[in-house]
Amino acid sequence: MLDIRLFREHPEMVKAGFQKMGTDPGLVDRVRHLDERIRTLKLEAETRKATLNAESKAMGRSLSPEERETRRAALRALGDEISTLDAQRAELEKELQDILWIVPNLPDERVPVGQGEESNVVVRSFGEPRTFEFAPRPHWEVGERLGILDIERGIKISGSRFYVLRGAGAALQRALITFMLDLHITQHGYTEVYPPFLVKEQCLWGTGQLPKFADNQYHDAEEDYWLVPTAEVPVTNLHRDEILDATQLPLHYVAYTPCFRREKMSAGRDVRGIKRGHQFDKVELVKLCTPETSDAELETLTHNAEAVCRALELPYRVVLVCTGEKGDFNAIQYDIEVYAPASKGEEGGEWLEVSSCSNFRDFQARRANIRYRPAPGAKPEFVHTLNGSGLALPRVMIAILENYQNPDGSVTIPSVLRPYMHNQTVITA
RNA sequence: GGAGAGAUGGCUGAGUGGUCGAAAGCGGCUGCCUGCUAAGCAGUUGUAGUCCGAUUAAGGGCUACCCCGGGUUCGAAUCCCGGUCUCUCCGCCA
Repeated sequence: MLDIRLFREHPEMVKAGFQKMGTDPGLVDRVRHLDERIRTLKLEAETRKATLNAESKAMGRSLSPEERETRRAALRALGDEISTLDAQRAELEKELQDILWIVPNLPDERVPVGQGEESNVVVRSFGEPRTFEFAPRPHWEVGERLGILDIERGIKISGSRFYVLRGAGAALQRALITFMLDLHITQHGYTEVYPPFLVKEQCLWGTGQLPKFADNQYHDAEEDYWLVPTAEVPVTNLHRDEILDATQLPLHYVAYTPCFRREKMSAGRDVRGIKRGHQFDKVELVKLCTPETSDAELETLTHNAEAVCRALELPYRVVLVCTGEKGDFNAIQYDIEVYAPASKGEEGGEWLEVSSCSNFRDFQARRANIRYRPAPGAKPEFVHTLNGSGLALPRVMIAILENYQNPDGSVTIPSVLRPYMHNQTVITA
């Protein structure tokens, strides 16, 4: 959520930001008009309330009974007037709030402006896509041949976009999760968090999934629980409605959770293999910090996520995502993409997004009401929030199965994972 | 699932229709005292919005907030209705 004061004081700046994000700049004028009307109505009501309160108080003292009766009628009329004004205001406030909930964040100046992928900027890369002396197989073939990935049975028991890992496949994923957690905890100084996977609706408003992306969320109507679409939701909301002490910041959290997404928007896309499922695992990095440090925190967060790719020796690149492709609510977003040489089957390889590292500045903090006190006694300010995957499991699995495959169909286990897999070095059928 | 209790300021805890934004204590802050610390004494101490003030001061006025949302009333922390959450006991259960 943007500060309403930005609309009042810097409308042109907000319009320019909306323009870049493909949002109707006319909304700015609409917001300003609503805001002004609301303020006027509020002032009018408050003036009347002041009178009503004073008169009511006087009534408690003066005891002349018949005068009471006449005054009562007058005050009742005044009360009705106030109710009318308040009702009008409530209606406009709702309209205003509905707009503020969905309006995008203002993009950082560094974010390239553009519609699609071609406007993204590769800021750095690591490793070279491997050259194969044989035709690399896509991961679903590699996995099925080794008996570690069972897509057919996933579909049987749960439907499309579900799969089963077995044996070394399940072990490999578990090893990755533990390895990533250990790396971020011991090397990068994050605190491990194990949050609930079911949350209240309010949490999804706090981080921005609601109301705009309600379509993508799983929801248990009976108990009114929502399945987390990412650990970002429960972990960022840990400090909802809190005022943190400046000395507590920055907070660096790492959490492993499954993620649940309905993927209605991408119906029919990426249905092959395990690239996009309704349920997937993820290790997520979340930071809360002061405004002064959030830019630097994004850089380290991104590097921390990249460190996983480096350790696994997977070729990757870091992309500064353009206005048209980035999330609406962050100010700036880096994607980390690993190369999967056979992920598109006959068509060859592709860069797979394994992490989006974003700085939301105070946008989520304002929604979730997460503040901090810059100094003892000072007024609370909103914190800045950041997050990024470190990393998403299925796509890392894809990259490993495809990059580490051998001509005989076996898959070499990346050396950093071997201690987590009883020193196994290769997965064979 | 059954039965009951409760939700008040940073904390503990009074308050059952008017002068209650809210007693008291604790904590915090300021001053005095003290070689320092503690103790003691005095004062002070919620948040947000808005208006006045010199456009971002001191200061002052007003409005809202005693879990949330409605209602009754001239007037609600207090009465009524709905909801949420917490706790206790019983049952069931990984």
